[in-house]
Amino acid sequence: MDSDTSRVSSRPSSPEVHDMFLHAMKKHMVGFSGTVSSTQSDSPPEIPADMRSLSDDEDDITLKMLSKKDRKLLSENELQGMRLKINSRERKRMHDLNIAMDGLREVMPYAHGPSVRKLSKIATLLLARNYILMLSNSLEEMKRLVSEIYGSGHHGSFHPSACGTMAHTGPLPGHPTVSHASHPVHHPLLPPAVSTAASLSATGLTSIRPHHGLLKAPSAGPGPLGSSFHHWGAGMPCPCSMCQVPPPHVSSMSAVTMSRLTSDSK
DNA sequence: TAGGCCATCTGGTCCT
DNA sequence: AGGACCAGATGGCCTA
Repeated sequence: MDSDTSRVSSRPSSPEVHDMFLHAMKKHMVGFSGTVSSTQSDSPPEIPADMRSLSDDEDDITLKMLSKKDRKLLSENELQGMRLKINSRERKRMHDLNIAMDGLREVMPYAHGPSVRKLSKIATLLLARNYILMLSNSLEEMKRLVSEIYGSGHHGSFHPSACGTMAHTGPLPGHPTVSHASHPVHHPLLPPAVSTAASLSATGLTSIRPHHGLLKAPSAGPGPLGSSFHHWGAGMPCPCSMCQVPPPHVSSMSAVTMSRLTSDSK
C-alpha cells in the first residue's frame, strides 16, 4: 500500500476502532478543548491522566449516555457517531489518494532503490507532469522523424530539431557527461523548455525542497535536480529519445537503424 | 531547533 | 440526507 511503510506504520492508520470509546469520552470531558488534535485522539496511550481516570469508569459513561434526563447528551452522541463516520470516510478517501499517489510514484522514472527516499506528493505531481510533457515531446519528435524519413525520403538530418526546444542543457544525473558532450541531453522530468535555474523556479520545481536528499549516495550530479533526482542510476532506461537512438555522429540513417529506433522507443 | 512532510480532524460546500 | 471533495488547523516525525 504505502511505500513508506516505515513512516506510515508509525502512525495509526485506522484508529476508528479504539477511537469510538475515546471520542465518546472526550466529548463528555468537562473543559476538554474543542480543538482535538488528530494525533491525540488517535493515540490511546496519550490520554491525559485526568482523562484516564474517567476512562476507568466505563459504567459511568454508559450511564451518562443512557440517561434520559440528558437527552442532549444522546444527540451529542449521535453527532459524535456521525463525526466518526465522516472522519473514517475522509481517512479512507485520503488513503485511496495515497494509494493512487504510490501508483504514480511506481511508474515514475526515479530510482526505486532502498537508498532512495520516497518522492513527496508535490514532487511526484510535478515530476509526473514534466515526465508526461517529455513523453509527449518525444512522441511528437518521433512522429515528425518518421514522416520526414518515410515521407520525403530525406535522410540527411537525423538529429531532431525538436531537441532545440527540449533544452538539452546540463549533464543528466547519472548520465556520463562525456557520452552526451556532443549531444546535450534534455532532462525528461523537466519541462521541455525549462532547464535553467531561472525557468525551473518559474515552474516551481526549485521551490521543492530536495526532499532530505532523495539520494543518500553523495555522488549526485550537478544538474538542477542532480542532488535530488537520480533517475537513471538504478538501471532505468533513459526515456529520452536521443538516448534510445544511435548517436548523432551516425549521419545517415539506414532502414535497420530506423527499425531499431522505432522498436526501442516503444 | 527549524522547516518540510504528513495524517488526521473538522467544518463548509456542492452534488446526487 | 448522505456522500464526496476541499481547505484550514493541528500536532507528530524526520532531517539538515
